[in-house]
This record gives sequence, C-alpha cells and structure tokens, in this order.
Amino acid sequence: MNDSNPALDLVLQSALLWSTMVKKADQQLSVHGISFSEFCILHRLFQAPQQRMSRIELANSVGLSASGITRLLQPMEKIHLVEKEQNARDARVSLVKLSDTGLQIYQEANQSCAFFASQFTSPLTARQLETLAELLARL
Amino acid sequence: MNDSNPALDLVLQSALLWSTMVKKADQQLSVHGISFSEFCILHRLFQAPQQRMSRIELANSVGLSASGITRLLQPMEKIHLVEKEQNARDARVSLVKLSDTGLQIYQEANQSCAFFASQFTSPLTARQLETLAELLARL
DNA sequence: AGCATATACTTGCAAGCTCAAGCATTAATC
DNA sequence: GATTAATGCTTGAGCTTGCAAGTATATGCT
Repeated sequence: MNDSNPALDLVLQSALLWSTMVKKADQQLSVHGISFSEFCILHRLFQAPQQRMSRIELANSVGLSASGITRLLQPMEKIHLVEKEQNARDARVSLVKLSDTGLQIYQEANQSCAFFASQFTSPLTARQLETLAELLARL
Repeated sequence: MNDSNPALDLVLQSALLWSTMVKKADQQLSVHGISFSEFCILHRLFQAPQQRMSRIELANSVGLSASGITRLLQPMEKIHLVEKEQNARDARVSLVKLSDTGLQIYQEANQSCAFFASQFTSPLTARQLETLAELLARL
C-alpha cells in the first residue's frame, strides 16, 4: 500500500523546505527594504561583468519570466538601485546596470543574507554543506 | 573582493533550483487538472490517519498560510476532491477529508509526479539520493 | 530589397499567495 | 461564573508572478 518513493519524497520535502526558507530570507531582508527576489537580482548583477546584464539573462539566472523581471525592476529603477541602459548593437535589448546606491544596498543586504544563510545551514558541517551543494548542482 | 560564501551560494542555488522544479512539476500535473500545491494537499491527506486533517495542520505540512489553505481548498471542495467535516469535540476546527474521487485523482497524479520526480533526480544514484534527503532533513 | 521568422521586451489579465482584521469557539484566570 | 486570552478559520485588500498577446527590432531566406 505505502510504496514509499524516495525521489518523490525528496521533491515534496524540498518544496516545503524551500518555501519556508524563502519566507525567512524575505523577513531578514525586509530591514533593507528589499525582497529575496530583489536580492537575487542585485546579487547576479554584482557578479556580472561590468555589473550589467540583459533582462532576459537576468530572468534566466534567477528563475523568473521576462514579464516578472520587467515588473520587479520597475520599482528598483524608481529608487535608483539599478539603471537602464541601451545596447548600441541591438536596440531590442535594454541592459540593467547596478547603480552606486544599488551596490551599497546590495553589500548591506549581503551581510544579512549571508548571516541568515549560515544560520540556516548551521546544522551542517562545512564538509556536509559542500556535499549538499555538489549533489544539488547535479540536478 | 569575491569572498565566496558556501552557505549563501547554497541558498541562492537551491532557490533557483526549486522554483524551476515546481514549475516543471506543475506542468506535469496540469494534465490531471491540479497544481503542485493541490497535489501536496492530496498527498498529505492520503498519508494522514483516516485521510483526514484539520486545516491548520494541513497548512503547516505544506508550508502555506491558513488563508492560503482556505482559498486553495474552495475549488477542491467544489469539484469534490475533498470534503468538509466537523469536529465533534471542537466546533472551531473543520476537518478536511480525502474523498473517493479525490483518492482516485491523487493516485493518477501520483504516477505522473513520481515519474517526474524520478526523472528529475535521475542524475543521482540511489545512494546519493539518500544522502541528499538526509542532509536536507537536517535543515 | 522584401518577407517571414525569431528575439527582447512590455502590458492586460488572472491565479496564487500573504497579511491584517474579523468572527466564532475554546481554554485559562480570577 | 465572568472576563481575558488563545485558537481555528474566513474574508478583504494587496503583492508577486505567469501566460498570452502585442510591439519593436534583428536575422535569415529568396
């Protein structure tokens, strides 16, 4: 009757884990006035060469749709966390660039988020953390 | 400059991974007319003693808020996947019970979801899957 | 050059979820 | 026994996101 299925169990287990994790991260980041999604954006931009990316690249890198990016970026532009730039070669793409204030907010938020992350993963040893990351990277 | 932080990387990596995973699972389940959230509900009910739970328990077990459960369950009651029952001891709680048709849909959907899950985890060996589940269980 | 197709967005609409507030019921305290 | 607090749930308002459709630009084919 109860044909336990490890793969299915894993999927359900992690879905629950992930949803609670994001909620907690959101809470931690709220003091900086940004959401977890916004932090992901800033993080990707920070990592990008010249801290600038196309919106589509950005969408893929954080797992959102193109329209999701458009709407998420609108308020971020308004408060000048990011800037809109045009691509000289291709007039379709509009680049997103991390602004100075965006960089500052990112660095502050990064502290909070890093603290949260280390707290969240504290039940694991460094070695286990590494193993976990490795296994997840295969999926 | 690039002070790489394993814990933070893990959090960001898994956020992306799970969001794409849930989207794919939703797609797989759409042929049964239910969402991933709804499948989680059915799954928990199926596992529950007498296939019946209070709404708050259900909310916690799938990582939703109480109001989320209320709204998610409304259409499910309408198409008779679940039934509402009263608790004799406590008039506040209303129990949710898996119906016969709900059970049937669950079993069909379970096949799809199990297939998806095994496909999703196919890059991992059974041993690695076990390790992964074990590590996630600690978080 | 001209037309079809693909790409990079943006926008209208709808779904799914949360938070805050409210209601009903139960438990706890005096 | 009455009052206060806690619990279980529902509802209104609002946020975030996705999908489908639309626009603008680029690319490829002939």
